[in-house]
Formats: sequence, structure tokens, C-alpha cells
Amino acid sequence: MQRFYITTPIYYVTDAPHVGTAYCTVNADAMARWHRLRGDETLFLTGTDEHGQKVADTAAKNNLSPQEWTDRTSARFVEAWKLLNISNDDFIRTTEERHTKSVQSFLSTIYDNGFIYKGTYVGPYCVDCEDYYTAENLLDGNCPVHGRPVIEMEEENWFFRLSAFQDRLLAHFESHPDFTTPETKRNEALSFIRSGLRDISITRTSISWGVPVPWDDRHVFYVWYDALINYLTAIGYGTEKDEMAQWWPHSHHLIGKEIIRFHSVWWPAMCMAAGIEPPHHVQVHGWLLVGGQKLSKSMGNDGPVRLGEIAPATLVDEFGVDAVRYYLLRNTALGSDGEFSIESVTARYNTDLANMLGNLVARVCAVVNTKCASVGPAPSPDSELLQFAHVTIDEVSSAWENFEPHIALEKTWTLIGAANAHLENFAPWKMEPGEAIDRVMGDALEAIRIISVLITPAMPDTADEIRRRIGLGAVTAQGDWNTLRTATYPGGLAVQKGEPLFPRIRSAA
RNA sequence: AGCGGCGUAGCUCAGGUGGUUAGAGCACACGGCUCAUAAUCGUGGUGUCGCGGGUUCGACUCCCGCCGCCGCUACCA
Repeated sequence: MQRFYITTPIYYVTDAPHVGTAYCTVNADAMARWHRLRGDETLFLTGTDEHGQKVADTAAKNNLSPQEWTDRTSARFVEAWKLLNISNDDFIRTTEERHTKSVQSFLSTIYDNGFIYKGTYVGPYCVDCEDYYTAENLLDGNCPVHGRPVIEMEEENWFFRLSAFQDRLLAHFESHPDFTTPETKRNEALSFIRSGLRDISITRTSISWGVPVPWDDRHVFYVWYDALINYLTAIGYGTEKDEMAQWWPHSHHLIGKEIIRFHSVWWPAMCMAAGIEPPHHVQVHGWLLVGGQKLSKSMGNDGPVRLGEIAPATLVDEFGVDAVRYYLLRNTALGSDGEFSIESVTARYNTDLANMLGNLVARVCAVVNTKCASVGPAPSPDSELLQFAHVTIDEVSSAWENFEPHIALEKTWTLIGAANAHLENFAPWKMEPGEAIDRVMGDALEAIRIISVLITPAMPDTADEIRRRIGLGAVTAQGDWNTLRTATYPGGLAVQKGEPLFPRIRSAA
């Protein structure tokens, strides 16, 4: 039996869920669903990152305690993922006790191993921001946010000896060419490492909303060094329920390109320092751009882009959950940036879902109703359509395997096209009821059965609804995949047409 | 500035260790069909493969230069 452990980043609770976080989460979900379908033992983790100065500030602005604020915002993520039919097995919050413990345990191990030392951080500091800047980020020597002079500030910090891991990291990249994918992102991480690594400060004395440093109670850990460890907390790092050995060798971190450095440089080095293997794989995705720009809160609700209009809840409300999931998975190659627009969602919806998939199911069911007395016939053993379907299964399978959902769906849709062409070829609506028509419709139903399994990772509800209409039960985790090629549509089942699965959208939104 | 990437049909993008007529989807046009959600099926591309030069029998594919866009360059989720 194979195992598959996939994670999203834990989302920072200064912000509400938006299309960008939904994009990452839906992709991770589809991967998890694919692996469950294959029968792999699967663990899918997401959650929220709740420490740090910014959270404390945001809470204060809203007249709430940090804990109240994080409770509230974290719940919004839980709610959004429920709406998107996200099948996470666990939802971690960094303010949970299990996490505090594992952070302290993990970093204490690094400390004991001699990779953490006390030092002084010196740099330009803006009092208003309560934050350090690098010299090149200053505007005429002033704070880029406040435009006021910065002061040279010193702070006592605990430092992680990142510099000690440069060679080991390079060796790891060398011996694990697929550690970070796609390759362009791998190169980015590599060139960063090659340019020389400096030690990094990992604690703060200036704030208190964080995980206390066990060996020095005046410090809390800087939020990143707390956050990354969530991936280990969830599998019981350092506790009695330690499942490290089972899951960690099969770990996949799905992340946005803005946090490559943390996941592909800091994190493996920290793991090495703590005496464990680095994560197995970091899969990087690009950004969804709106009007060529990264999604961000600063777009607000009054500019040309109104974030409210593209909030996950709004989209689900307008297009339906599976259509949104399909769009996010299909429209953009994982790893590239993609342009997001309501117009393109509408186009995908009408072309791929209404015209192709929905209409295929509708026309097949309609013909079976009128020509086969609403009883679905069995397929012929070796039709051209079935042969094509089997090739498609292989292509789709390897695309999912390689973290290429857009290709998996593109290939799946060629089968839908082939099924439509199959109907045109034989024109069963012109035939008299009988053996010939049964063969044509049986082959079509068999194609639909296979399609229903192949779309399951992307559109689980639609898959089950399609199967219900042709008399089949819901897709089961392992049974349907194992028998996808060998079993066929059994025939003799009641077929019902039902309402359009994806009613066409007339006007561009 | 350094390092990296990108620039291919109206749009989104594939592709090529250099070799006959450069690909897909969408959009568009025409034809077929009328079972189906005015859906579907078939057919249709005179594109300087960013610009200039070089290597070569031959370059869109390799090399050099240039232009344009983007990413990373250390404490920013």
C-alpha cells in the first residue's frame, strides 16, 4: 500500500480566504482525492497560522484579544473549505497546544544539537512599523511605509545556524532532483543557496504573541519557525502518537511561489538540524492574477477589481462548487501564473461543463429513455470508444500522479469529446430499437462510467450525480479505480435524464 | 546591478538533441445532424515562432547582441 501526505500552507489569519488560498487548497484537495481513489492511504492537512505581531495588531484594531481574533478568522477558513467541499483530514491551528509542544520539542532538539546560538541582530528599524528593513528597501534612507527616518536598532536574538547547511542542502538538491518542482522554481531555490547562506534570527523579544522559547522565557519564536513545524505536529512529532515514520517519507508540500525560500531552503535545513529527513517534495504553484496583478487585500472593494465579487463563497453561489473547483484546476497549469476573470469562468463553464459534459449525459440518458425503455444496455466488449477510453485512463492517471491537474482534466475532456463523436457517428436516434442501438448506447454509458471516475478528484458531487442517473452507486474509494478497466457498465440499470447538470449561463457576468 | 525565466495564430498556451506543408483549445466561418442544455459532429490558419546578426546544406529550434515583460536577491505570509 502506498501512502500520500499532502499539505497546504497554513493561512495567515490577518486575511480572509480568497480565490488565491482557495486555488491552493482545491489543488491539494484534488490530489488527496486522486490518491484516495487509487487506494493510497492519504493524509491531507491544512490549517491556519495564528501567531506574530501582525495578528496581534489586527486583533487590537478590531478590539479583540489575539485569541478571540484568531478563533474568529480561523473559523472563516473552516467554513470556506467546507463550502468548497475540501476533504482535509485534519485542520491545524498553530495556537493549539499540540503545536506549541511540537514546536518547542523540535527547536529544542536543534538547540541541543548545537545549531542555535545567541547573537545580536542589527539593522535599520522603523519604530512605527515595529519592523526591520534592509538597506535597499529604504526610500532615501526612510521607512518605505511611513517615510520617516529609521533608527539603527540592535536586538538580542537566538540565531539558527543556516550557514552550516549550505553544502548539505546542495547535496540534497543534487541527489533529489524532484525535491522542488517545477524545475524553474527548483532553480530559484538552488541559486539562492549557491549565493551563500547567512544565519537567521528565529526569536523575538519585542512581541509576546507566539510560542515561548523553552530555554529563554524572554523570547518567543519568530512566526515562520513556528509555522513550518505544523507539518510535523499533525503527524505527532515527538509524542506518543508519533506517526513520523509512516507519513514523513511521503510528504508533499503544495505552496505558492512566494514562499519557496521558506519551504525549500529554511525548512529542509531545519529538518536536518533536528536530525530528520527533509520533506519528500515541495510542489510550487503560481499566482492567480486579476487584471495582471496579484490578488491582495489592498485591491479592496472599490477599485476595478472587487474582491467581494471573486470571494470563494460568491463564486460557489454563482457557479456551483464543482464548477469553481473545475475552473481552478483546469484553467491554469500548476506552477504557472494564471489570469483569473469571471468571463473566463463563464466561458469554461459553458464550453466544458454545460456543452460537453452536461450535454453528453443529457443526450445519452434521453436516447436511452426513448429507445431503450429507460434501461441502460451493457456495452460491447471491444468498441473503438472503449479502446480510446483505456488510453485516456493511462494519460489521466499519470497526469494526476505528476501534479498536473490541468492536463488530467484536458485529457479527460478528450474522452468526453470522443463520446460525443461516437454518438454522431452512429446516430442512434435514427435507429429502430434493437441490438445495434443497445450496443451504441451501452458503449456511451460505459464511457460515462469511466468519465465519472476520472472526474472524481475534481468534481466529486458531479461524479456521483452522473452515476446516480445511470443507475450506479457513488464512486468508492478503491473499488471503482481497481475495476475501472476490468468491470464494465453492467447493463439492465434504470437510467433517468434529470435536470441539466450545468445549465448554460446566458449573459457574461 | 547580479542570477533566472518569458516573448509562437485574435485570446490562452504546447512544442522542438536544427530537417519535408509550425501545433492544441477557445473564438470565428461554412457544412452535416436534430437525441441533447440553440447543445453536438465535420471542415477551415497567407502566424515575419520579440528584433538584429552569426554558425549551418538548412534555424522557430544552437551562439552573440538588443528590446520588452516578469521572478528571486535574507527575516515580508
